[in-house]
Amino acid sequence: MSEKQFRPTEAELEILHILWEHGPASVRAVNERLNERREVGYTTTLKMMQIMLEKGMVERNTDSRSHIYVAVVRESDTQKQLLNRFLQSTFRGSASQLVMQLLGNHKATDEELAQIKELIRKIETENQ
Amino acid sequence: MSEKQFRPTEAELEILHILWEHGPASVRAVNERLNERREVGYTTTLKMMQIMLEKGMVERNTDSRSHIYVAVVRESDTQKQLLNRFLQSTFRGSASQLVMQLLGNHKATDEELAQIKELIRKIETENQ
DNA sequence: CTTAAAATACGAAGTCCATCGTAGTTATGA
DNA sequence: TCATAACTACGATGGACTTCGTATTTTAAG
Repeated sequence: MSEKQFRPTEAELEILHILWEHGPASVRAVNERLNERREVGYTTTLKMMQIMLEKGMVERNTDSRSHIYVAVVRESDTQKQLLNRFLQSTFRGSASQLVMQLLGNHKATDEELAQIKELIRKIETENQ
Repeated sequence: MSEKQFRPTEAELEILHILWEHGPASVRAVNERLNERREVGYTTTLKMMQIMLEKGMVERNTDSRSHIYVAVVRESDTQKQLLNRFLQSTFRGSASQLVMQLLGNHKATDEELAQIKELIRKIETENQ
């Protein structure tokens, strides 16, 4: 299980990122975080989170007057889901082409490069 | 110049991939290619390509009755554009996290891994 | 020349997304 | 207690995307 087809939109992703990072939060709290990045009306955020509730991406606790929302989907699962799709549609499934494009454009710091090298080393030894 | 903000949709990308791979082509030809993957009506493909023309993603030669379309945007530019956005929205800009997710899920063949290693080596020597 | 096939042009519908306004409800503090 | 602030519910709108049907034009064959 857990192989559901969650496909959060960009606006939904923004909210999920906040919930993933800060844990359960009220609409007010999420809206304030959002507004650090861009202007969004309170009821817009509210509506978004209600829709996400319908879609099953989040759950909420309604004990107190201001409901507390929590992410149901996991960050890594969501990223995996979206990445697979992106890989297909934009790079026709070629992972190396994607990485080339990514690394070829100075998108990674030295530290990140080191991390990636380490990961490749692990995969290779693992494959022996 | 050439730093325009092209953001092809998934359907548009499918068509671009065909044009990139096979070069200039008629609507009929593109539609046939598309139908190898999924069922699409001819006029749907036609309309899509006309919209892409408006958006400036493609140009066409109308000398002959069946117009010949050609991609204007470059594959690598488009991929770069989409990748940057995807990296931001899904991985909050962390390139290494993206690569981890990608490689951590057996999405790369041994050959691809080798290519990536080689690329990293080049970047590193380049940075000396 | 006439007709049928093939192509283009274009409007329109349906869906999804993001946004917001308004109405109604609940708590609180003066 | 009662006015006000804070919150939820929900409808509606506008735009982008995708799809397709219909009308029109062009070509080619007989």
